Amino acid sequence: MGRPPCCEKTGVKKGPWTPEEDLVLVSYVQDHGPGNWRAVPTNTGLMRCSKSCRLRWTNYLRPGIKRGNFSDQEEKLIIHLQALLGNRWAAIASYLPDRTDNDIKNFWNTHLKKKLSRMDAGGDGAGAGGAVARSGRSAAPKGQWERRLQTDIHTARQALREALSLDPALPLAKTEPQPLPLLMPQPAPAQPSQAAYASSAENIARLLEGWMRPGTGSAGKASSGSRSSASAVSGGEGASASHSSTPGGSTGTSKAEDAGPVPAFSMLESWLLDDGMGHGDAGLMGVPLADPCEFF
DNA sequence: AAATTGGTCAACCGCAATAAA
DNA sequence: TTTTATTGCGGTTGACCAATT
Repeated sequence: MGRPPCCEKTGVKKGPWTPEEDLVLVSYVQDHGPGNWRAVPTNTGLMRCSKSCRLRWTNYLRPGIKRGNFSDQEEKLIIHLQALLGNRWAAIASYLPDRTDNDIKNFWNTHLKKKLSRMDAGGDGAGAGGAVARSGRSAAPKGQWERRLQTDIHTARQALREALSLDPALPLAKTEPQPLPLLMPQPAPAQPSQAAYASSAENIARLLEGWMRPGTGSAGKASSGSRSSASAVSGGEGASASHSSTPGGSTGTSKAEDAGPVPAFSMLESWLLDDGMGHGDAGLMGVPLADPCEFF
């Protein structure tokens, strides 16, 4: 049958958002909460498709978003999470509060990929790089599937172990597992260029601060609705958990919304740090791998 | 000073998953 | 159980800006 694209209707505007449109969207979300994006264009008069509205909100207007200037810790974390999870940006973003998956994806594509390939060229791409390179999908003969799985998991495990232990700034993991996001005091990002419009967005975000009831919730308010609650705003700390789904990955994972990023990562860490290494089977049980094939 | 090149990032597109009817 | 509607995700594109020639 084939469902028509959401934006097939005539008169749907595309391209960059104007500050006016942003304001309209923000004030609508302010009144109604995020979610039910379908209704946004009709109720606001915005000539944008619902998808575009949602994207604009989650990637740009949502309060608490940090932009640009990835710290070293963030960088390392992304590299290693990418080695572990593959290109599941939403899952990776769930470990980086205030970062959007789009932002991380862009950062990966523009900076890290090159950086890693440079490292690869200059020698053996230590750890993550290698894992990343290998994580490209290639049709491996069935017989090798298991072996490669174990190899890659081992590599990823080492990579993440390094990431967790290397960084002095990250007091984590060695002793007690903690949710990563809390471990990373984020330096305030200076906005070099692009600041002009970004700052206007920040202003918009500030407008929302009053709306973001501390503690309660936006989460609570957003909880109306079924899946919309997942994307519900969240602002502030909750923000990260909001736009991205579960760390389990975008697809394949049953919506384990109850298990937020934090527990998932704790599980990951305990798996990682578990000394029963090398006995893949047992270890694998706890691995948040939605689909082992993702490692190939 | 103008033209070209390369980098960055916001936004779009298509597909998949899931909920609702 | 099947169909339809909606949302979420990842890949990709294209516009903009800065650096270089």
